[in-house]
Amino acid sequence: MIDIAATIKDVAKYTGLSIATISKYINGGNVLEKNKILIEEAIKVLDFKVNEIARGLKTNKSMTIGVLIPSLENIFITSIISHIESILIQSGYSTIICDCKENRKLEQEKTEFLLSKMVDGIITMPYSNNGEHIKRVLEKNIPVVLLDRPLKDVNCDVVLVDNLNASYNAIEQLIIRGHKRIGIICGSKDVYTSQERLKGYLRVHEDYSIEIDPELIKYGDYQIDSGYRLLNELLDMESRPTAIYVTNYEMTLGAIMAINERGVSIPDELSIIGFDNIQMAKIVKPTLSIVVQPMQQIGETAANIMLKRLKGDMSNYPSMFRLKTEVLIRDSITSIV
Amino acid sequence: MIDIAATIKDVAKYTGLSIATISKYINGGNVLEKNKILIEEAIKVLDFKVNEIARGLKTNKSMTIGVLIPSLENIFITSIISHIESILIQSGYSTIICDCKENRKLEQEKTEFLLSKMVDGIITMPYSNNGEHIKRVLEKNIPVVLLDRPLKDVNCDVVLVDNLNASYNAIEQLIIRGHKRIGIICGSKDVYTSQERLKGYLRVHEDYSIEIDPELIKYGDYQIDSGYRLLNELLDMESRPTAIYVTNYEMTLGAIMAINERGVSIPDELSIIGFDNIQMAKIVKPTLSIVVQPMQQIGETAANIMLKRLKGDMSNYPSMFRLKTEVLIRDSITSIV
DNA sequence: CTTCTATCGCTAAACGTTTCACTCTTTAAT
DNA sequence: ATTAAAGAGTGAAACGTTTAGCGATAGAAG
Repeated sequence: MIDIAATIKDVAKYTGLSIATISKYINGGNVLEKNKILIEEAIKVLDFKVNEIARGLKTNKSMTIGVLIPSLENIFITSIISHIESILIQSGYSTIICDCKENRKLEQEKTEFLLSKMVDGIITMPYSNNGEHIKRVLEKNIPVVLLDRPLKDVNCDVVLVDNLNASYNAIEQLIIRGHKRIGIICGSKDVYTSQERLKGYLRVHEDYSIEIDPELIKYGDYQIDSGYRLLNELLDMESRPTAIYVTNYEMTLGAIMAINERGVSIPDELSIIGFDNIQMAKIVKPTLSIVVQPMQQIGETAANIMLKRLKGDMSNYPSMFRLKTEVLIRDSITSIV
Repeated sequence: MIDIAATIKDVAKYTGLSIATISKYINGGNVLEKNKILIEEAIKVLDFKVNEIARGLKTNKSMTIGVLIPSLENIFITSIISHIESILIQSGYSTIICDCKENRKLEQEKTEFLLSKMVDGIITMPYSNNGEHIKRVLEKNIPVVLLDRPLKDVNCDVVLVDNLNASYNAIEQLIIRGHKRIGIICGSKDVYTSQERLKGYLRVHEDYSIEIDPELIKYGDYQIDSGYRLLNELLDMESRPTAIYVTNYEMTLGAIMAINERGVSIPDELSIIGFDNIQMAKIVKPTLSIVVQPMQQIGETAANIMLKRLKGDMSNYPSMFRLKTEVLIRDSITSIV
């Protein structure tokens, strides 16, 4: 019906009031009751909507948060994003999502892109270990929230899970069932979450005074193939582990693939604990025991701390939220004699 | 180093040229070689970046595309989005992603939200069958590209796959292997892709003059549970099907869960063809035959037609791109005697 | 009847661009 | 030599808001 969007000017004209008064009303200022009614009528009739761009120019806010992640084809990440978006939109913020496709150069470029889009803040799951691109953002006084892992020398809010105790608790479940030779398929040595997950493995062994065979510790790269390959390596050992712990979702997929191919009987021949993704765990037979990360809580926490910073509340800066994981015990592990 | 962002004014001051000249240079106009060098120097020294918001106010463009989808926790969708984003960013567009969480009211609200954010276009995989929210967008002359399914009474570009022939080809593979009683697990009757996939099933039966037992056609809702439940229903029939075709990813998951639980031997007791998600198909033992949709092509096609419309090129409007699927035959189907 | 204090509304400047219309050079064509 | 055309630069208005700062009105207090 209306060709060109109505502006605040049109509302002013319609009501006979000045632009400033309309603006005041829009932004919650006091106007006379009769004018209020008049303005509301005008807004309805003219289908007036605030032009967020013009407002942004004036207020120096874009009401936009950049979300920079290593991959969009990863349910752990997209689930978190979904929850972030739910919270932010309630406060009128939109989220610009940038996927750096696990590429440092792209990560750098997309950071610049987000800056050029004048985002009010950035929530990112860093890919690079080097936080230079983030430092540039912080220098401009744009708040940043880090997801999943901290960054050396970068001082800002972080939301992550207690990876160390996640592993500790998972492995503990195996130990109390009598397992002594437990294999672990880690991610790359230089990835934070991978290091933490290994630490938990080491610590629980120590606490139960179980000797560690370094041969049982395998390093992959968080990709399907390495899960597949390393599970095979572990099973090809002369002295096989009786249980294996796989430390992320993709490698868990690969490990299951290998197990299926070899026809290994779970849990009789081998106990196994995987990571993340509940759907997966349910369809595998027997049902898979897994470490579950609280995606919703991660997303909501990150969004809320960002909103707090955007309001200028810098209390407890920088904060680190270390959320708890859950170990779901199902049929894929058993006690050994 | 620099506190407050440099503006075009600062560049003008630094170079002694006028604002208009700087603007001209930025936008690719001709300036004298010596001025060009001078401006470039100024831009570098002052770390000047165009303020996209101010530019947007003037040009009436936000250089932002809204992407509205039913769920972010769905790899089929996020994979498409990832490819859309890759293309759009190359032309300077950012993508605002809104997830309506399979909720009509939210879909409506988020459409309004995107409009209020002044997006230059919207790419959406509609959830509601009713296209009213989209009509409102088109009325404002904002281009829309529909993903995955058309909308009745909505006249705009659409990118989808040839669901009908996807099913046709999949079922044909079963028929030429001698199957005559083939079960199909469909989505809801009122969902476009579901209808098309069923049509392919019906047509290939007709072409091969195979009678259709209506009992073999089961309607679910594209969720895991219905795949699980309906597969059980099919196997509980007195006269079981010898093959089953499951028409989306989630229901395929559910179906596999049921098969594992019942200990049905694949493909000896039952041949099965699933849908989408290559990863899944590889880890299931035996490897699963699936219909694969070309996610990358879908995303790229959608992004490119959007860019074309944004440039004002309305040739062949509205266009419908019906992309081809692939049937991957693996170990989960066999010939029957 | 002043004076004070709220309350409400208005004028005008500002945000950082783009772009129109114009001037002034320079080069090319006759 | 004259004219035309093209090239380069400029001033100023405009995009749609927000927001100081000021003025007007009116009721309360003295």
